[in-house]
This record gives sequence, C-alpha cells and structure tokens, in this order.
Amino acid sequence: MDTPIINNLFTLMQRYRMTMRDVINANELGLNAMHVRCLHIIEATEACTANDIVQKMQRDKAQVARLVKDLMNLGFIEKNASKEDKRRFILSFTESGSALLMKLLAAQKEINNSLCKGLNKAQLDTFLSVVDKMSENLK
Amino acid sequence: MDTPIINNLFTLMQRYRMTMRDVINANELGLNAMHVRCLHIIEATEACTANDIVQKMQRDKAQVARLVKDLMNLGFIEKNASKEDKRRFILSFTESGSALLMKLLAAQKEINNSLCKGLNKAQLDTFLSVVDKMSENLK
DNA sequence: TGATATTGTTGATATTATCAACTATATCAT
DNA sequence: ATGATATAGTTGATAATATCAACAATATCA
Repeated sequence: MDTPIINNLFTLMQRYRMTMRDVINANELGLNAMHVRCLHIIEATEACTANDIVQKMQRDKAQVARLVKDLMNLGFIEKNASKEDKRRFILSFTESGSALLMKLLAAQKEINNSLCKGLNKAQLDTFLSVVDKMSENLK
Repeated sequence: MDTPIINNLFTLMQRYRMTMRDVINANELGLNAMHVRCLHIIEATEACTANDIVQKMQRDKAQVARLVKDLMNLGFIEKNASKEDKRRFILSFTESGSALLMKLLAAQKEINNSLCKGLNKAQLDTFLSVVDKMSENLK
C-alpha cells in the first residue's frame, strides 16, 4: 500500500503545532494553540461572536465557550451582549489583549513565512485549492 | 491580514478526523484514530518496532507505547524481542488483528478516494511536494 | 401564542500530547 | 574489560484537545 496522502499532512500539522507551541511558550502566557487561534479569529472578524469562532474553527461550541472563558479570565478579551440579538455576545479585545495580539500577529507572520519558504505562488495556489477541495470532499 | 494557509489545513484535518471517527465507530471496536494509524504503520513496515511508529507518526514514544499496549490488550498484535537487539520488540499481527486490518485498509482506501475525488495527478503531486516541503521548512 | 431553532454554558468524559524518571540493553572510547 | 554515553521502551503525572448531552435564554416562524 502506498502510504496515503493524509499521513504527510499529519506530519506537517504535528510540526506546525510544535512550532506554534514554542512561540507561545516563549511568550510565557497562560495560553495554548487554540487560544491563539481564537484571538486571531476575533481580530479578523467584524463583531465576532463565539458562534463565529465555532464556524471558522469547525470545533464544538463547548470547546469554544471554554476557550473564550479562559481568554476573558486572563483579561485579554471581553464580551458584550449584542443589541440586535441578546443571545449573542460580541467579543472584543481589552488593552492588554490588543498588545498581545500585536505580538502574536508578528509571530504568526514569521511562522507563515518560514512555512512557505522556497515555494512559489503557483505551487501555493495549487496547494490551497487542493486543500479546499479536499475539505469539500469530506463535508 | 489574509488568513494564513494553515487555517485551511486545520479545517481539512478536522474534517478528516471526523470522517475517520465515523468509520471507526462503524467498526465498533475499542479503537481510536491513533490506534488505527499504528496498525497501518505496523502493516507497512518490515519488522516494525515501537520506535518505527514513533519516527513515522512523529509522536512521543510514551504515547506510542500506550497505543501499542492497548492493541496488545485487545489481542490485535503481539510483540517479540528482536534477536539482534533485545531492547527492541518486533510487532506483528495476530489472526484477529489481520482480519481487522483487512477491513481498515478497505475503509482507508475508500476515504482516500473520496478525499482525492475531482483532483488530477498533477494537482496531487504538487500538493504532496508542497506538504513535504512545508514539513521540511518547520523541522 | 405556542412550537421550533439558535446561541451559549456547564458537566462528564474520551482522546491526544508532553515531559520526566526509570529499566534494560547496546555502543563506543579508552 | 570497563565505564560513559546513547537508545528502546515503560510508566506516572498532567496538559491540551475534542465530544456529547442537558440546559437556559432568546429568537423566529407558523
């Protein structure tokens, strides 16, 4: 049996997680990789709610609720009930959260750069379209 | 910030894990996804040892030791000390393990097919080389 | 208005991952 | 040959990630 494609992906993801963990540990915060992903999503999403994070990360809402709670307890974000829909809470950064975010964005960019080193645009485009097609195939 | 490539990969891996879990549950054994990956590696590796699995899965040896122990307790594999090096244990399938493997290989193949549906060889080749290059970049 | 759906929280638990300490065996340099 | 160092594997402790079910509050729709 020729080893399935997915194994190469497992290896890549493993390496990525380790790289990410090093960065996070280097900054010595009470955070893990999923917290960081949440922060990035909150930043990138207009009036982000917990449910937005659920959609974008494709994770269970229970998991997300806990990550958000942690981030609030750590004082990086706060939530306010939406005026249009009181079930929703809009997430936003505190001052210390914004400061943290700056650092994380810089780190993320650096990781992304080293990830893509030696690859040209055509390769990356093909890669991305294949990834998305595969996700679609499994939906 | 354009969302980093890795997010698309996270989504894909998540979908893959869910697909895999469905298949495994359908087989209704005391196994999880990592057990299944171990079995595949044992099958694909001549005189496979725990350390081979560690290398190929890029996981901690403690984690692998426990997965192997589970598989033995479930009666799917057995281990025998290598004659050349008594620290090593060669892993092999029991009869019921072989039977299980047949089913898992079929399932794996099916998943792999649906994963690659609608993608041509050139795309898949580029994809794989990019994945490997990225792994290399993070090493 | 009542039935149904959505958003988010919590409890319980399973799965996956990490690190350190340890045993046994092997290897290597002297 | 012996002692130092390295490797293979095990176990304990714990952290990180994920899943499912039950629930409260609010929204939507017939």
